[in-house]
Amino acid sequence: MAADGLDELDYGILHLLQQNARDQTPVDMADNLPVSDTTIRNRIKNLEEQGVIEGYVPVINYEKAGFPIRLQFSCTAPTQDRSEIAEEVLQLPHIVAVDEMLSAKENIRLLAITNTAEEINEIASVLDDLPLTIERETLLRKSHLRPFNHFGEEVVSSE
Amino acid sequence: MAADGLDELDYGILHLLQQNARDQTPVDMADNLPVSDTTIRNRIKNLEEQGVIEGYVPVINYEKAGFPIRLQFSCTAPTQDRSEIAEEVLQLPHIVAVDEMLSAKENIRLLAITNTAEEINEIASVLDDLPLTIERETLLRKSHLRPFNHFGEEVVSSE
DNA sequence: GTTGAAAAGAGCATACA
DNA sequence: TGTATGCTCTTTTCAAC
Repeated sequence: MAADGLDELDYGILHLLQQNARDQTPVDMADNLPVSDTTIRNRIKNLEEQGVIEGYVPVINYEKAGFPIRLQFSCTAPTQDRSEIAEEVLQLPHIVAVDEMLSAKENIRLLAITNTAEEINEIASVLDDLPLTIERETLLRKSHLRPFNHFGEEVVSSE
Repeated sequence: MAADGLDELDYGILHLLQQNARDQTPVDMADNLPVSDTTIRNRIKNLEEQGVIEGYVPVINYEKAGFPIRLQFSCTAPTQDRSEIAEEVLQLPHIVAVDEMLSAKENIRLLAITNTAEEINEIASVLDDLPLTIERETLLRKSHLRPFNHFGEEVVSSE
């Protein structure tokens, strides 16, 4: 219940979940961690309740899912409205991720996915209706993820 | 087995997995989709084998996990070595994500997480050892995710 | 491609040490 | 935190539509 301070075991659990968060049960994880499955269950529950783990999502290959075009927009919004606008943007079609940045310019970065080049213009035009300025557009080629892999490796046994 | 063409059911499944990829069984999903749990199991297996679903990961709140500083670097690498360098960067400590962009400049964007301001310099210095130029650094304030939520909503019943 | 059923197996919650 | 029990559920397989 302590609000803070994850220990090595917590990091080890996150490390394992990172590799497969769906098909790996506490019993499975207990094979690679020096504690029992009950403890792992308790720890995961705590991590979820503390908000360290916000949820579990599939890693989707948008290309193979039928959306080969991934476009990143760098936008500038008035600083005081940034969060509000970010939330609005997230509700738009084709938008799958929005980052708020702590900078004066280009403080909102968003990722849009489409399957036709025509839709790019539609997206841009919808964005223009919001109080933000599109500074740049860049095509995303490939995305790599390795969240937290460097943490908790010491506790995990067999790899 | 068909290499291409997801249908509404596939999108519906992705949609549900997006909401909770860990604690939702095919039996649970069958409550919200017009097919049996067996079919859902088959579809998920196919999506995994086709590579549409690349894996399952926890959504981690880095701030609450003890890494309040999230720094995004925009870097430029020689175009022909971009992919190779991106892979190398991903192996570095503190780096949790790397994007390859289809642009001449700032074609590699990476996200680093730390808990102390001092480590920022270390990270930058390690990056400088690689054949890339750091163009910009920006602090990340907040990250929003909504992957695929707009697709497959029609098939999902109770929401 | 989808469904339903039966059997086997496994995880989960609980309580207690 | 660990161990043990019983309950519940999913998964698997297979045959049929």
